[in-house]
Amino acid sequence: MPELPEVETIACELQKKILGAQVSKIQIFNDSILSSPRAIFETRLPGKKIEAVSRRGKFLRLDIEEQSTLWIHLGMTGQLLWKEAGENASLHEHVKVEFSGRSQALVYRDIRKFGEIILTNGRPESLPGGIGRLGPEPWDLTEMEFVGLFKRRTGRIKSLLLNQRILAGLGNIYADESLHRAGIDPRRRPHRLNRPRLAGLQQAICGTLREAIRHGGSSIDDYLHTDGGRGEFQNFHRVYGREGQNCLLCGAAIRRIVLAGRSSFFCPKCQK
DNA sequence: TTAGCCCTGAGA
DNA sequence: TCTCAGGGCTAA
Repeated sequence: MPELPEVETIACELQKKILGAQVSKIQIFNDSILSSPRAIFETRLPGKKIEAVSRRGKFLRLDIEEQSTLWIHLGMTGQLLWKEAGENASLHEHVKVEFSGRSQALVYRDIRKFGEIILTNGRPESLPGGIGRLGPEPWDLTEMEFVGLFKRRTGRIKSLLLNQRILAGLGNIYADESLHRAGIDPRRRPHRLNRPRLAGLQQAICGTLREAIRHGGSSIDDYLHTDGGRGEFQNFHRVYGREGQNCLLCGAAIRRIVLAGRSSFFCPKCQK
């Protein structure tokens, strides 16, 4: 499931491949993942160059010539893959973008169709809420700002970390991994945590995300690099998906509970 | 704050 | 055949 490190990895790969490339053709096989009518994509993209590739939270951002921006959210199972342009679309492939002078096309594939492809016109007020209301990236905050973001919140820390309006980029895996590294129980309420512990959480989040990016993200079920390769960070997970196994720090059995409708994995001994 | 919805495949 | 996984949103 693509969270910040997975999207960052894809953005880096795409930067090498399509920066400056000109879209020659877009084929849409399934409208349901588009934010606006397909005709808008079909008329506004062909002939335009990709001017920048970046990431914001879990969104991939492609800046297109003449002030359009294409935002891609991979949802749970979204993939961006390179395929030969002439190849027929196979199951779950919803969009194919071809580029001038390139034999390979960029294909958006998404089994569960939780992802979304959004085209905006570059004006900030045109951003849909999901993007416009994103919170800051974890490393763009000073320690004081990070602490200020959480110190008055009374909800459970795990649920708050998943809220993209507070902090952008964390999903279920990296929220659990960061809380373990910070030694904080996912059920804790941040207004009862002192400043050093909250500051430690920011360090843990940034450290976890950077380490995951170095390993090309986590491939659990469906996440793949654009060349089809897998990320490696799943081999370094300390708690996620490890219910009943020993904590790598203290040996206690990892527990699984449900918070905000999501599985939460934690070590009952290391995380207080 | 929680349950439900969207969706599909995997596993029981 | 049923249940579960979950990102982001909505409704109660």
